Amino acid sequence: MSSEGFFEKVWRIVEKIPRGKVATYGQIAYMLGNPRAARTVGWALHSMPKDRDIPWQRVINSRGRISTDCGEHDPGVQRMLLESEGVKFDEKGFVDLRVYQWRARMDE
DNA sequence: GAGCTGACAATAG
DNA sequence: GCTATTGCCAGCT
Repeated sequence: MSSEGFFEKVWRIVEKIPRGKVATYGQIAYMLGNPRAARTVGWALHSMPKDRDIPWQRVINSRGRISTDCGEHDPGVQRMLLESEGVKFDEKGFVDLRVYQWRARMDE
């Protein structure tokens, strides 16, 4: 609960994302109860420990597109990982959120 | 305690 | 669709 930082909450949700599905930062932020904390969600993934197996590649920005402002990360790698999981990308690098956006509840 | 940073979102041009 | 600007939140220095 309160003992956990914001990061662990994000990681826990990201870990719940099933294979072949994707979620947006805003969606995860909304699950955390802070629909405006999309920035913090992205930051949480950046500070993610390596001893944890977090499918960060399944977390993309709005419209189902990869922006990766960081630059240190590779959008090409993220796309490859998602395609490897069965997620199709558009020529412009967009994903069909209508089909691939992960819809889940906290109850799962 | 104040300021800065960051893998975003939304709006405007 | 792209670029620029603003707002938001949590952690770090």
